[in-house]
Amino acid sequence: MGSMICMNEVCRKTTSSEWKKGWSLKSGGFANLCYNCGSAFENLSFCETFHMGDSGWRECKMCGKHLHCGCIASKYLFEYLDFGGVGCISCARCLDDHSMRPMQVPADDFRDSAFGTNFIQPLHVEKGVDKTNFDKGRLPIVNNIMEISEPGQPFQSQKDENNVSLGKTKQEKVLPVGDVSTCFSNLNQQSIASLFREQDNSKPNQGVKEMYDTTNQPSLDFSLSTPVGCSSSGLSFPDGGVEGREHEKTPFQQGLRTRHILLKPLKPSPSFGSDSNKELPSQTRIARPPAEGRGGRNQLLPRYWPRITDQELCQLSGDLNSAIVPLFEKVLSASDAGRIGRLVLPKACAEAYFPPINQSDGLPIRIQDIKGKEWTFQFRFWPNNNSRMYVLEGVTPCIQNMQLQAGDTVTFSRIDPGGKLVMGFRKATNSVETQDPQSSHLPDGSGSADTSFTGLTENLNNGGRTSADSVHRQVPVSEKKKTTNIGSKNKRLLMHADDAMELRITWEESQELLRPPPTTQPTILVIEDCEFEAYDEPPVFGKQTIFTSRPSGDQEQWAQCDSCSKWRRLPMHVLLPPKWTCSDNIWDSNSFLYRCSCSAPEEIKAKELEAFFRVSKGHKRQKIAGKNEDCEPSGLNALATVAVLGDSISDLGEPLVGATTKHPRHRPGCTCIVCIQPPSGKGKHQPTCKCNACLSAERRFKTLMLRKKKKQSEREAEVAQAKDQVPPKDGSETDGASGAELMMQTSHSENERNTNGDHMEKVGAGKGQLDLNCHPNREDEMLIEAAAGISMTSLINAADLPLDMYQTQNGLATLDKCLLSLATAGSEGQQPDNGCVRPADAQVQENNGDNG
DNA sequence: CACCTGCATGGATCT
DNA sequence: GATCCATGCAGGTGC
Repeated sequence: MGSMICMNEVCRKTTSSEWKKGWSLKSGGFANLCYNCGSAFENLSFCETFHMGDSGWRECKMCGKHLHCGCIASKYLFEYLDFGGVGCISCARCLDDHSMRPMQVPADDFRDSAFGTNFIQPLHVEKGVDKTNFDKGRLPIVNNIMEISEPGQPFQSQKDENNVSLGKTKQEKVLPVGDVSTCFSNLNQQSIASLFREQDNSKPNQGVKEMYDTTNQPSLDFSLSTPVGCSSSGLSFPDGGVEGREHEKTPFQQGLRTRHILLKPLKPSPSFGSDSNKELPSQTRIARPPAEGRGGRNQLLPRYWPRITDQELCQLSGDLNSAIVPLFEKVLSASDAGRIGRLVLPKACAEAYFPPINQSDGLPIRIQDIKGKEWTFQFRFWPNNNSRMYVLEGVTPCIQNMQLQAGDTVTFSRIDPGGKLVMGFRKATNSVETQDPQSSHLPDGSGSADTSFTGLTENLNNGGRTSADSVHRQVPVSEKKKTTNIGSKNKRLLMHADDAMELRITWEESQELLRPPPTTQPTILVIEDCEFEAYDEPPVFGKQTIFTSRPSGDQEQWAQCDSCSKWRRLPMHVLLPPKWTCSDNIWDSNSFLYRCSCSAPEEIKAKELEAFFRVSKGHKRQKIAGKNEDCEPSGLNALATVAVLGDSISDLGEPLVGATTKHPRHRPGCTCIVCIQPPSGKGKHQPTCKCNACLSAERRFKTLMLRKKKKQSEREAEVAQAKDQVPPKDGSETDGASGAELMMQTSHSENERNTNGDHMEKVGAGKGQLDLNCHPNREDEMLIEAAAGISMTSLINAADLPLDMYQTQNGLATLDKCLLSLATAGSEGQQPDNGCVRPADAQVQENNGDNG
């Protein structure tokens, strides 16, 4: 750059490192701008516009140079200019900044800005800018956008409106910030981060705030109506200082503003062409009756800021010479994507970008999708709380055609010229998408960005037409998924059923990580000879470990070092904190192998590890596939199964996985409330203790016993009936179970379904889940029912086998004991001494065996 | 009985 | 506190 000097006569800084590329209003092109005041340096090198060169790279229309603007993150960010060509998005948009920027801003506004330390010059371009000072080519467009009915006063209408509205409410402020998210979606994280760093680390949103603050200026009247696509016009202000202000504010604004969103309702202009007039009513939005909205408040919430990339724009327009004006976007709710076919439009967006309607019936609106297909929707509203609720009706075919579902995003844009509304979409990057605007539309781009469109650039550069097909290629066509809500509190947290299942599994897995709170001593309860530890504080998460079982029967626990990723053997009883490294391996510190150090070799072979993981993965997959039918019991179900099956449970699990020391009958990974407890200490409650824990345990135990007794007697009666092949008698016991059903009722669960039909549905929903908040009185029912349902398959199979063979196959060493105990305890309604509960099928088997 | 329509409700969010 | 908006629901309509 050498010895250039700032053109701002007040600044006159010379160039050193304090310059940047940007749009120079004075020169009408890209320029080297003073970082001090933002004015252009003399000796400018102009590159007015860029177009797609033969090489696929952007070339300056004038000089043929490849576009490589010096501004941040501009290299790959271009936008199509209204008159054709491509402009640096980061630089060209500052033209909009110029037009949007208030002409008079206190210097205080920028004191915190990284570039505002020297900003001292209030500029004095009043809102009543003489239109003759504007570029001739631009003025007609401005006039079009402004009040047509007042051709002699192109800014009057808008000004009046703003004046009125500003007097009414601050909400009338029109915020040209919709571009932020748009731009940010184009930026990589690093660029964004750097931008914010440059601006103000302590106030990452300062720029936004400034924009909010500064946009409440009368001088915005004109600028806000600046039509899109005019950014590259040769707009020049008489005062060269204007541009200085523009670029001086922050690089954030300079680089990130965009013209993409119009936050002011635009009048349909002649420039939109006849098509526009056909589709849109001739009424001017500006002239919309106040009763339609709230005094013209059209400020869009960030969640509706369009985040359309230039690639999308290209895709939507399909024509480099047509400008796409992203209007807004919306994440589809379940209602929107549902069969009802009503897409709720954000009020501000509807009033800003859709034709005004005064009748509730609304108007038919034709919207083109990205495939070029035209859809007709009914744009209407409902009165709602002294306001309106705008909807697009009849969107179901379109939604289905686009294969959209709740969580996906639809974008509304307008093609200029023509004014045709275009409806694009963006599939959710993952299946879970909340409507939390803060998360999905973070200005730092951390939200779900337009990843569905990644790769479109490649198509562009390859000369390929980026069509909807390309979108679909990148977004696997997902099957119609039923959306479910997680949590009863927030129904807006939508997720698909599959994801809910995944979450459930993840939840189960998370149970494995639960550790008792380290700071509190548990209260020991003894239920059926099993010790339970009750904690007053919630559990904490610990590090996940895997359990293995050697052929010799030895069980081992393994944990992976967070530092070296090597697996270390641990004692079975060890519970690790969330972070664990070899150095924490105090149990192996005395070993000559020094496995308390990351330098020590791994003790377990990779193949063994793979085997362990395969088993684990397969187990997980099985759980997902089997869902609630044939899956292994977990959580309270596991506890129930254990209670019913006793030792046999260990034989139903994977052979490689041994038992934990936390609970002798449970497998590693068991997430039941018993297994997440550490080896218990001592200290039982007094028999007379009436604390909540004891009362709960007592109540649980009583209910358990009552139900056992009842079911046992029912089972015996039914088995007797089945044996005699007598149709079931009417009565409440069988609750209308058919004879065929009774023949099949060799399982406890089936019987349970009949006796507790309606209840089973509810329980089924919670099967496999550990709900620590469930009602105790319901919990014990779930225990029985869940256990019966889960073990049904295996037990039905077992029922076909002779008892001794069943025992042999399953290694039920204690079954004899169980049966023996139940033989006596069952008649007395007592719990067997050994805590082993006879499974229903075992009894059936017993009977069958007797019959045999 | 299923579906549609219009409105009401209440949680979420904004001012 | 105001407002938005997702969604539920009652009443209407048609099969």
